[in-house]
Amino acid sequence: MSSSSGQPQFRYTQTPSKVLHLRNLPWECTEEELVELCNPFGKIINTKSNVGANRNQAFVEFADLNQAISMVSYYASSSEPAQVRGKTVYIQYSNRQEITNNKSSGDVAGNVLLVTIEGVEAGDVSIDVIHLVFSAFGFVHKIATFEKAAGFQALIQYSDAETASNARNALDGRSIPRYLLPEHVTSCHLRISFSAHTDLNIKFQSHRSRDYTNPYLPVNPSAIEGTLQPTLGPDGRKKEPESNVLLASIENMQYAVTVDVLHKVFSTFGTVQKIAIFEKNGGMQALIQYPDVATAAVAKESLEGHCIYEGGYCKLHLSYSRHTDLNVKAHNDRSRDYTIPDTGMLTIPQAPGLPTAAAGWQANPQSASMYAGNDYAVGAQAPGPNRQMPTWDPSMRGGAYVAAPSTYPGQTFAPPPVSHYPASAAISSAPAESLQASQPMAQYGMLPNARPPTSASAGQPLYYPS
DNA sequence: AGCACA
Repeated sequence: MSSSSGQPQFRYTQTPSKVLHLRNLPWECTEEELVELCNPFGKIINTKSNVGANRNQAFVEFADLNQAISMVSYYASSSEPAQVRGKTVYIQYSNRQEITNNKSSGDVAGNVLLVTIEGVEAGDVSIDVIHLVFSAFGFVHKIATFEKAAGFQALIQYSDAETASNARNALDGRSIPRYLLPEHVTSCHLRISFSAHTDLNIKFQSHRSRDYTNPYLPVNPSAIEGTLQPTLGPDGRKKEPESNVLLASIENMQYAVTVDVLHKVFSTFGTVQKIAIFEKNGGMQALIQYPDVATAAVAKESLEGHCIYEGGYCKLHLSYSRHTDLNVKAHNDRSRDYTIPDTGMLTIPQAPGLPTAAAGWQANPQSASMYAGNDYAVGAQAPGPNRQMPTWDPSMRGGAYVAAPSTYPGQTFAPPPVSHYPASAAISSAPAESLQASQPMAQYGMLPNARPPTSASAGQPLYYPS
């Protein structure tokens, strides 16, 4: 289908299209009002409303081009302008030939809604209010709320997509009733799409998340106080619950950090199941999923504050995510699912049967070393001078990492030559000398044996986190 | 009041 001829129109009249662009619509103009306005001129086969930053534009697609022409012509010569609720509406041909609905992402109906609540702080709308509003359409199974750049958001889980669709159709673009909100809240518009989730993983009852199907779920004391995704301060100690999924914020990103680079870095501590990269507040963050909490804990302790590339570049800040099982595309530039067979080179033996979420919350140190061993057996077999297969003993992280993290040389990696992409970057297990190593795969292992600081500064200075 | 979606 030819949809967009992206060329600008050097004409006095636009090219006719059976799609009309309507602007200056009243706020929250409904599809019904659009139909009411346009129906006299022909059959409407599609609409798209609440378009634009102000949500006051819309597109209407007629079945036939002549119907669109008749509407434009009519109002071009009419003494009465087109109006919706008394507001003059400006109509012209769209520069596209058909309405493209975004059926690929947030419009594929599912049983979980992603709700963005605009214009409010997280504290303004309680989870009970959200529950009340969305319960009008059916039993709400679970709610998870969180804050991100888009604003205050909530995931609402219903039992089925039909119920979710009903709620979405009724509430998208509308507002939570004023009397349910604090006085100072002036506007509170809901923007609703479908989430790709089907079953939320609620770990605790808290002011941020609820599982209404499981009243015996424990109340999480630490979740009641806290902010969700902590940006770790210098002394950063948050009482966040442990998780098998790490949230990595990457600071000072002078070099591109790819999924592959992250996989190499984090695979040092065990099998990496999934990775997702995303933007947050202009910075880059990533979620790294391990099979269990113990492995994640080792990785977190080991890597926190350290840099992927030497010179203070791509400094990692790690915290525990609230996720336990990431929902990611199997293979693209932003995410990877290594548990899917035939993806990449890793064959993950435990993938099919392992209940990751459940296992994730039963820290099992032995499983950590078991998976780590598997991972190394598969992924780090390249022979090399320093090939010591680390057998992870969780007890050793106390001595090796916590006591002297800044002297741990293995955690600073060589920056890639400017002409090379970091995918081929050396991830050095030894400091300066081996930065130019010609066999990147041989550097897979970041050896847990901390060297004395003196030997670490042979050639280039290592970056020591403050 | 001036063109979405990925």
